[in-house]
Amino acid sequence: MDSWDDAQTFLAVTEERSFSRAAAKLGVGQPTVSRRIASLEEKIGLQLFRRGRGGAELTDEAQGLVPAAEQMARWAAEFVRSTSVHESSISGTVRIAAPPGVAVEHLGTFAKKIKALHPNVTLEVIAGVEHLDLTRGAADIAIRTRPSNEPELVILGQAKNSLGVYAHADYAANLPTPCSWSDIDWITWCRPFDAVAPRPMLERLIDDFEPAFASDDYLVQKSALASGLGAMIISGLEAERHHEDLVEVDVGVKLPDSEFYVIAAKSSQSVPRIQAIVSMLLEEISSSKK
Amino acid sequence: MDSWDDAQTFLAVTEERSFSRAAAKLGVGQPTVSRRIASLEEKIGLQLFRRGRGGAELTDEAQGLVPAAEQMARWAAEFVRSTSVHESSISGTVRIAAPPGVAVEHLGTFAKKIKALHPNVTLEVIAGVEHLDLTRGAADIAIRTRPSNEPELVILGQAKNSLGVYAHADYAANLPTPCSWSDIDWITWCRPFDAVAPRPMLERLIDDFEPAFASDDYLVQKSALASGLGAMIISGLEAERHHEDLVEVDVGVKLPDSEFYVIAAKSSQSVPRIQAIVSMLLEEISSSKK
DNA sequence: ATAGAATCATGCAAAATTGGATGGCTGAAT
DNA sequence: ATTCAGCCATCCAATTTTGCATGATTCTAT
Repeated sequence: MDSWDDAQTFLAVTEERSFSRAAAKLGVGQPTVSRRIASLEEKIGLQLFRRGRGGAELTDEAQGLVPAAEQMARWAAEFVRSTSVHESSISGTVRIAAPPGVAVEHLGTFAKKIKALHPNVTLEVIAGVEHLDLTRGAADIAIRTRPSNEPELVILGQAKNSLGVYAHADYAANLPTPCSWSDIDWITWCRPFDAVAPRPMLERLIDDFEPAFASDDYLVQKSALASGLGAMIISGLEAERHHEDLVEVDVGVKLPDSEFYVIAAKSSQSVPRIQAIVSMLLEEISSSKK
Repeated sequence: MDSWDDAQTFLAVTEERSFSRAAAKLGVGQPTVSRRIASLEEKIGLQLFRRGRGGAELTDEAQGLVPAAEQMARWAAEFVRSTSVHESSISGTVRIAAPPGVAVEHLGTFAKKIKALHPNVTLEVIAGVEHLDLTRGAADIAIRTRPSNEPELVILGQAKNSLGVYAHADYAANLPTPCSWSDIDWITWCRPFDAVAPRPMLERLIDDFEPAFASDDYLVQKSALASGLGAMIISGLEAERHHEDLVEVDVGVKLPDSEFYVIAAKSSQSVPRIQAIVSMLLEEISSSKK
C-alpha cells in the first residue's frame, strides 16, 4: 500500500533505464531496487520493465505510470524547497549545473568567493550538458546557453561573452595570413559532448569538419591548446585570465557572442541559501560584463 | 534524504491533526509517526507541530509545506489509479462515498447486484458527510447532493428523488388536517450531521426548529419512524420499498426534489473496475428514475 | 568460438526500522 | 482537588528491510 515508495523507485528506474543506476540515484543498493520493482510488478500484475543487457526498458503497458510519478517527483522537490524557506542561516548545499566550459573556467573561482562570504554553504557544480530538471531539484541553479520557456522556471540573469579564436603564440605564428576556418587545427569536444558549443558551429562552418584534437574534458582541451596543438574558440575574458601566451587568431569575421542564462525554479527564490548564491552569481556576471 | 516519506508523514499528521490518527491512516504505529516527524523537524530545524492534548497542530512556519505535500498526495493517488488501468479482470476494491441516508438506503442492495456481476470486486461504502477528496483517492466515487466544479472531477450522472413527508399510519392518523410543518414531530439528524439534508431545510421552514427525535445514525431514525414517534422527509421510492405501513403526510406543498450527483476523478474513468461500478451505478439510477 | 563486461536475480547475515508497552503530560469532568 | 481520558515520547525486543557477495544471463568484441 505504500504507493509513494513504489512511485519513487519506478520513476528512478524509468529515468535511469537501469536498476543499478536507479539504485545509485536513490542511494540504496541494487538488490533493493530489484526487489521493489519485482514486488510492484507483482502487486499490479504487469511487467513494468524489460530486463536486458543494456539495463531496464519500460514496457509499453507501463508508460501510463510515468506522468503521475513525474509529477510526484516535481512536487517532492517543491516540498524540499519549501522546507528550506525558513532556514535561519545561509547554509547547506547549492547545486549549480553548467556547461563544462563555464563550470571549469568560472565556477571554481566563484566557489572561493562564496566560501568566503558564506562559509557554511557547500557548492556542488555539475558540469555537463544533460538537461537537468530544475523543477525536480536535480540542480538548484542552471547556467544554460539557451533561455528557458518552462513556466515553472525563471531566468534570473543573462550574460554575453565575446568569443574569439585563440591559440598559443607559437602555433599562431605558423598560420597563413589571412587565415580561413579550414586552415586551423581545431580543438573541441568529442563524444558524448559533441553537441556542446562551439562544436556544432564549427561543423556548420566547415565541410567535413574533423577536429585536430577532441576531448570530453575541458581541461584536457586547454592543455592541448597551451601546448600549441591548435586553436580553440573561447571567450576573450577566459583567454586573458589564464593564458597570457595565448593570442587571438584573425579569421576575418567577428564571432557571435555566446550567451548564458542563469535559470532557477521559481520557488527556489524563496530559499535563502539559493537566493544568496544567485545574487552573488548575478553580481559576478554584471561585474565581468564590460 | 527521503523527502517522499517525510512529505507523506507530514501531510497525514497535518490532515488528521494527530500523530496517532495519522499513524492509523498510514497503517503504521504511532511511535513511527512520532519519530518520523521528530527527525523531519530536526532535519529542517523547525518545529512543525505544536503537540497538545488535542493532538498536533500545524505551526505557522510549517504552513508553507502543505501545498507541495498535497500535490504529492494528489499525484500519488493518480499513480495508483494509473497502475489499475491495465488490470485484466474486474477486481479489487472500489470505495464509494455517500451521504448516510443514501448509503444505508440504496448501496446495500446495490452492493448485492455488484457482487453478483463482479464477484471479485469489494465495495467499500463510506457513509458520511465529510468532503472526501476524490482527487487524492480518499474514495473512488462520490454521491453528493451538490454538483462539483473542481476541474479534476467529473459529474458522471445525476438523479432526482421526489421527496415526501412520511410517517407511520398510526402516527399520521393523529395529525390534524390540514397539517402544518410545525404540527409534526420531526425525526432528523443531530450532531455531527446537523448540516445534512433535510435538517437545514426544516430549520429554514420552522422557527425555533427542535426535532422530536434526532440521531447520527440513519437506521436509528428509521426505527423511530417505524415506531410511530414522528415523521421524516424521505424519498417516495424509499418509503414504498421498505415500509408498506408508512403513509405520506400532506403538508399542503410539494417538496422540492432532492438531487444527487455521481462524481469521480477524471482519471478514474480509465480504471476498469471503477468504470464497471460507475456504469452499474448509472444504470441503477436511470432505472429508478420514473 | 570464446572471453569479457555489463546487466538483473538470489542467498544470507547484519543493520535499520518498527510496534507494543509504558511513562509523562495536559486539560476536562467529577 | 482529583480522577480520568486522551495525547505524544521513550524503551526494547522482534521483524522487516537492506546490502554484500555471488550466480545466471545476454550481448559485444576479440
